[in-house]
Amino acid sequence: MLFSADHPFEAMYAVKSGSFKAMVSDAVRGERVVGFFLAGDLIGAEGIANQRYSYGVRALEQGSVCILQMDRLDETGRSTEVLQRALIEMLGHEVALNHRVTSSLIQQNAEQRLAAFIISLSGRMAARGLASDRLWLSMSRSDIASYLGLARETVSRMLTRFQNAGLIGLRKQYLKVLNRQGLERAAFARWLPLRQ
Amino acid sequence: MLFSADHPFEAMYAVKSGSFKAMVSDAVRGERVVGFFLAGDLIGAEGIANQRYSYGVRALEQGSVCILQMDRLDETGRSTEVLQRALIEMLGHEVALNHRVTSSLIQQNAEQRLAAFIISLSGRMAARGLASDRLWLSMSRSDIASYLGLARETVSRMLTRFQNAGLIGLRKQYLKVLNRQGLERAAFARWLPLRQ
DNA sequence: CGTTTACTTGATTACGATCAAGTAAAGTGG
DNA sequence: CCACTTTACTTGATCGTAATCAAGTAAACG
Repeated sequence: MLFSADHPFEAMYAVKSGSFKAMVSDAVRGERVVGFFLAGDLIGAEGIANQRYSYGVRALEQGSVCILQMDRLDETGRSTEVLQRALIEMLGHEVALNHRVTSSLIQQNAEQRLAAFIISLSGRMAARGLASDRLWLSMSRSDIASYLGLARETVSRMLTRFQNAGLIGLRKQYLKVLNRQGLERAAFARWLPLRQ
Repeated sequence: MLFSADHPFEAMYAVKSGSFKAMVSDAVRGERVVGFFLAGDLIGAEGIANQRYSYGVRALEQGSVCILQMDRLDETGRSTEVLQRALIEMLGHEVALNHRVTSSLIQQNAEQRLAAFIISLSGRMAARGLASDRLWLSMSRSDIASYLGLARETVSRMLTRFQNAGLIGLRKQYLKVLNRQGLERAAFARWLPLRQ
């Protein structure tokens, strides 16, 4: 656990290796996964606003992070001006991205959500210059389900459906993208018309 | 229309009166509402990141805004340092809020979503020192449906259900909160157990 | 007064949650 | 090493919620 929700904001974390999940929790609905972090991601930046982390973060596997202690940032020799600018950009991107992701997730069916999830993971790998068609799903099916707002059984079913359709190959945590275009069609269009 | 999605970022807008809706659109799913702005809200801040607006904004009624022309902000006499800090806080709040909203919306059923929506609207009025139990729904049922990821018929049905349950009174656009606690229960708990 | 637009209400159906059972791998202890 | 448990996942059956299709109402508009 890097930190838990509502704890005082002390540092941001840059992921060097491994992966992490972000969770919020409330009494009624329990814990829900709200995001995943991969190597290269910055964790906890939005905590700067109210000086508290808005979610908890847990490692999904062995990993390492670079701790950016906030009260020591001036020792880096860079002006806070530059840092602030960078932070504003980052947060702005995050907000813009969130709007699209949210409005998509909420309107999509299970198949589309999962397809989009795989594509997004793949894209994030590609953005890091890593192989984008061989993914290691470090998160559990339950984590994915929670993130996408589905039942874990539905995630299983959709994954096997994608396999049977030849879109992906899957052995436990190891996922191979076999037909990217097919996945994209599954994510953005309705595969089968709902009614004739 | 204040501005449309993807247009170059020129200014932020502070809402003085009236209300506005934010929309994204793509070829596949068409236009979707991603948020509403009320008096006091700041519109377009996240555009600063990639110098483009991430959504389009349209007025829902007669309204007025204060245009914050970005290239003229230094003329205000305040240091950009102060402005940047404020912006970081705002964006941080936005991100933190979004995470909660998203993960809630995605896990909630229609009843819970709509109840939460009404409560949230009411809370935003209260935060501005306005009457929080008499709301003017300046957005159409379709807008609400789009925002909540529901069909407009479902929004209608849930609203009448809330009326019949005595939680709200409703005449066209005018909504009165009659039983706040009941609404909150509807939003956060499951009203009726799904199965015995 | 007819047309358009926004909304409501009803009937049917599809999707995905839930319940349930089963498989497989990893860990535990004798 | 073999039972035994635990955990994670898969697969199947059933059912509830909300989407879709359809028709109707009511206000606004020209």
